[in-house]
Amino acid sequence: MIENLIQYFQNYVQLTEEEIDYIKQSIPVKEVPKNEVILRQGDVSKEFFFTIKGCVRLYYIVNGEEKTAFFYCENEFVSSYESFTKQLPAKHSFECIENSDLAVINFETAYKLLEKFPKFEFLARTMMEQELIVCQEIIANLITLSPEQRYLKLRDQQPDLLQRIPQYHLATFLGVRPESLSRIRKRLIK
Amino acid sequence: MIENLIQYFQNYVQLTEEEIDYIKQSIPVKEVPKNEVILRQGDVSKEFFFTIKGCVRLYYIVNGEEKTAFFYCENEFVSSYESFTKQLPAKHSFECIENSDLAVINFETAYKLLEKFPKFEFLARTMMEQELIVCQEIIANLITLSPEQRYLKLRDQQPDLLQRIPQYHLATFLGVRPESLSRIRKRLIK
DNA sequence: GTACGATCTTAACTTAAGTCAATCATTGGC
DNA sequence: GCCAATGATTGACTTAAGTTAAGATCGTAC
Repeated sequence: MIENLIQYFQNYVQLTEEEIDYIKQSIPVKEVPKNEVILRQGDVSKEFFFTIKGCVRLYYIVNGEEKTAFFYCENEFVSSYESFTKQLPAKHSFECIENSDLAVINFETAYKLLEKFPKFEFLARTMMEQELIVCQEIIANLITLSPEQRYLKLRDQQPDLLQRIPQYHLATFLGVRPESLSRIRKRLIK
Repeated sequence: MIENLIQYFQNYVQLTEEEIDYIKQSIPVKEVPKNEVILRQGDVSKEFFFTIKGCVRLYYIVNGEEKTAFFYCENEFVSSYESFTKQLPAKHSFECIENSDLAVINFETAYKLLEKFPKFEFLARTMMEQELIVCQEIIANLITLSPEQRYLKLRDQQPDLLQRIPQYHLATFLGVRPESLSRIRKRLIK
């Protein structure tokens, strides 16, 4: 299980036996059931995650409504960077929307890794670069596309998500309510 | 002028004389006139910038229309991370919307700094953390607020931008056309 | 001061999403 | 198999932004 994470790291740098051992003993893998919230908006993030199996949803709660910003599937880091790095209350929540296996990297482990093995400074930067690119992609999508165009793009580029994720979550991800997504789909059938 | 950048770095780490000298001789400051495009969508980013004076606009061109994602004012890094780090065509453009003084960090300089002074690895990560937080803030704004609410928030939190930036740019930043921003403002007067 | 261009506002009309409520479909538990 | 709960669709109506086009306002060069 944790091998996925090690493999992921090895895509960027060669790890020594010592480093691999350290990862294996300091980063546990947790089974998280569907619908469990792993970070609640307003709480301080004490850990971040790497998805080995399953799917995590990032969402904001606004006036009692949930608005989805992103879905993280296999082999992605799930982290509330601001909350984690500055130990401030998180502005969003994370919820597993499938039964998931997550590697859990807590605050102490993260900083010990950075301290003990300077190589992780590079990995941390690379992770963050990836995340930044994802964020910029989300922004570009929100700014340049209509909800209908966002749906078409998602259908093109990640058709698996359309199968995997209930429509009411997809709707808020596309920036509309479920009724509107239903209408968009109807419009497109013609 | 370049002192602004050095000062900015010193907020995070102590720099040696050698490092400061190196920065001074390898990072030039360029005067850029209003309306000049410093990175064109589709080109590969060869450099990134630090704003010493002025204002840079990040925008996408969609069907001939410009959609603004962000304004960078004094003491902020302006970078197309994906294009710069992966040397891919940029998905957006940068334009100075005021006469600006920009520190210019080119590809070679950036990597030489990282190589020569490991400390910059930490600075690069910190810069990226900042940028990531900015991105997440933009996403949160786009997802959780209506155009009218975004206008109110901007008026509250950065009233200077409302003075500094022409309304037709503010409009696309808020996600509406200029006519709609005009109507929003009218609605709010009552 | 005038004239021009750029910016901002206004109006009439269109389009699409939000809202509310009812109904239909699917699924899991028993 | 049946029921309840959850999720998806549909309809009628409201609301706000887009579109197009016409004017008002402002600033600047001459």
